[in-house]
Amino acid sequence: MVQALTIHDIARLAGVSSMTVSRAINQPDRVSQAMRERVLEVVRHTGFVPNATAGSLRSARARLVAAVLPTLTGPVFQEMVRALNQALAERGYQLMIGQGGYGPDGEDELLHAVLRRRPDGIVLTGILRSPNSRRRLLSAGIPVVETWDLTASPLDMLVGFSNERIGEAVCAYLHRKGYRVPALLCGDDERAQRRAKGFKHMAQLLGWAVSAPVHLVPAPTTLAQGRAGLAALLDAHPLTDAVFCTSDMLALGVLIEAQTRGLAVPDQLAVVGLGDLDFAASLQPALTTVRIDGTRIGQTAAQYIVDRVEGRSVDQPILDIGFSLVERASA
Amino acid sequence: MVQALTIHDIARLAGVSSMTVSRAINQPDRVSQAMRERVLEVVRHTGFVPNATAGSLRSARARLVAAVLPTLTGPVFQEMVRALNQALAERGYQLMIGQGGYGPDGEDELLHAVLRRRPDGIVLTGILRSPNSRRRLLSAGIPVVETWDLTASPLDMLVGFSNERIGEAVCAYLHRKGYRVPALLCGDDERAQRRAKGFKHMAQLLGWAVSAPVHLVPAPTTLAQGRAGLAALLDAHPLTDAVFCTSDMLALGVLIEAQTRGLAVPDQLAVVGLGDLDFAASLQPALTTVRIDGTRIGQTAAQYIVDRVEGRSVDQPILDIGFSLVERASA
DNA sequence: ATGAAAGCGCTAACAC
DNA sequence: GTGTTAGCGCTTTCAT
Repeated sequence: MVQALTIHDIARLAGVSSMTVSRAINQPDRVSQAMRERVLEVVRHTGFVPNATAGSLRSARARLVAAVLPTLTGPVFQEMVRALNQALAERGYQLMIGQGGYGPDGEDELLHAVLRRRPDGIVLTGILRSPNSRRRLLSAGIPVVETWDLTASPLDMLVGFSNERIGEAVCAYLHRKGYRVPALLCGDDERAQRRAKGFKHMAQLLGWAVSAPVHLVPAPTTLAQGRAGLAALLDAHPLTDAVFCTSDMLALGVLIEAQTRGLAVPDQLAVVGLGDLDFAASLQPALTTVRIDGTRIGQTAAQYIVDRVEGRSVDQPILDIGFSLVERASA
Repeated sequence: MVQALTIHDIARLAGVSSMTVSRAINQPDRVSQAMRERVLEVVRHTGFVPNATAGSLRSARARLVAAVLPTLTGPVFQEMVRALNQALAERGYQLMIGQGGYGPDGEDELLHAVLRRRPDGIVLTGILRSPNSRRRLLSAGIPVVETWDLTASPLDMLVGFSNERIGEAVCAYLHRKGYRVPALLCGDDERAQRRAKGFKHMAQLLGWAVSAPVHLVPAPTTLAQGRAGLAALLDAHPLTDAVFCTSDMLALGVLIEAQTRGLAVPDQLAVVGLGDLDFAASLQPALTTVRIDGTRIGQTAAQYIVDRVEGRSVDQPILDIGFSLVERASA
């Protein structure tokens, strides 16, 4: 490249005005067929790529949606991100991922960096604790979708599920299966702890004798933490017969540690994970886990944002997509 | 928000010209201290976020670098992406991830979508086969870094390693350890197959009796494919005593399948992975694998691009960062 | 050290 | 259906 082509160059080469070039590219229906063909031929021949920066500035529409993920992106959100990306691409929008890496004041800085690009909407994933950030996001006046959680008072829209109810469901399941000395292996993020809370609540309702011990590990959770976590739990509570792990990676670690110790799963120890990552079904024993429909979250979030950007109203701005307990061999 | 604030609003509120506001924000040294404080106070108070779209358009510098990843992003590139993101953020650049999701003509469309935003540079990860895309990228005239591979004639700059040599090293290692009936479990992407080629080449040099069978599986590779792959290999070649898997996920599947079949690792079967993902060290037995320094790739790529964008020359535009064979218990 | 003028490349709004 | 004009919000450039 010597100097990037502009729409004016194309216009000159095609012998038309630059407005016609713009229309031929962006609103082909509003141009006669002959014109369209002539212009697009020049575009193809020159390899012209329109400058979206300029277009965005003028039209105040960036065709860009930002997703803000927790500092360390594990495999957990992958399904959602892929669906989000695809659904947006199909509608002519691009996804921009904001990922931290901004030092100690990360959250505010990250949001600032994202808002500078003037995205048409933002998808949040359990970040944004700081009231400062929330205020700033609100005053940006763009559609926001919060995900992976449920609250009565979202910033704007929400597509999620109840983490408490997940804990309750797993607890009831283990109780029904006859386990009686449960323990929890839990990431230290807010949502994971909400699951633990639900679990304990249900345990009380069911009249479980012991209060389940909770072993907290720093997120993002790893297999190694699962192994060490089970070891620690068994040290302190040797009679433990069931472990609910707030991620499949933790559960895999627990499975491996149990096997190393000669503990039979599920007979001597029940293991339940969360996420239903692609390896869960193929483990030995296959992992019983909680499935979250990340694809649906991503698609719905995309839909909500695009609808709002394009002036359609969103029927159900707070959507609980639930979850499902996938019963396999480990519990 | 009613209407987003502009630099002019801030200028009016601070009683200065908009140029002074711009300087106070972007080149604080070029403004007197009193001025700077006055302006930044207004900025803070109003929550003003500058419009990077406008700035990019005028200055022809987006402070944006794009990374183009294969359609399905596994955990493999995570380390690199994180390092890239962080290194860019520290230098005041933002990372934008391009991810496919654009239908059958994905590659060209993805590149087009990325180039429309006029990024200052592009980091490629083993995508971009189409000559069309390569031509278009070249004519965009921006710095490009290819990664995760080695070639004598890169598009522009390159930070990678030799996939052939990885195959050779693993083969030699297994030979030294006394294994004699090797097999390969290999993703169907180009780079994985390059590793297989290196492996077979070394096997020949070492005078290995059998030519190692290769079982190909579609990328991105999964644990389930590892299990099924080992089953298939053992069916066809019951005497197999060593498997080189071109990803740690495949290796994990092989480990699980071996254990299910009562095959002792490493005594009856050696297993080698690739990637050294965070779970590799904690498996039972711990996984022998090939480590690639994703952090270094990401940091170097960021450095190269920023250096070029800011007019500094890059000393060693083709950099082989090598790899290391991490010897653990599985082989 | 600060300000005024001009313009980046595109599209909204309006003419014809 | 096509063209003209103006301006999005910022920064470059030049003047003071």
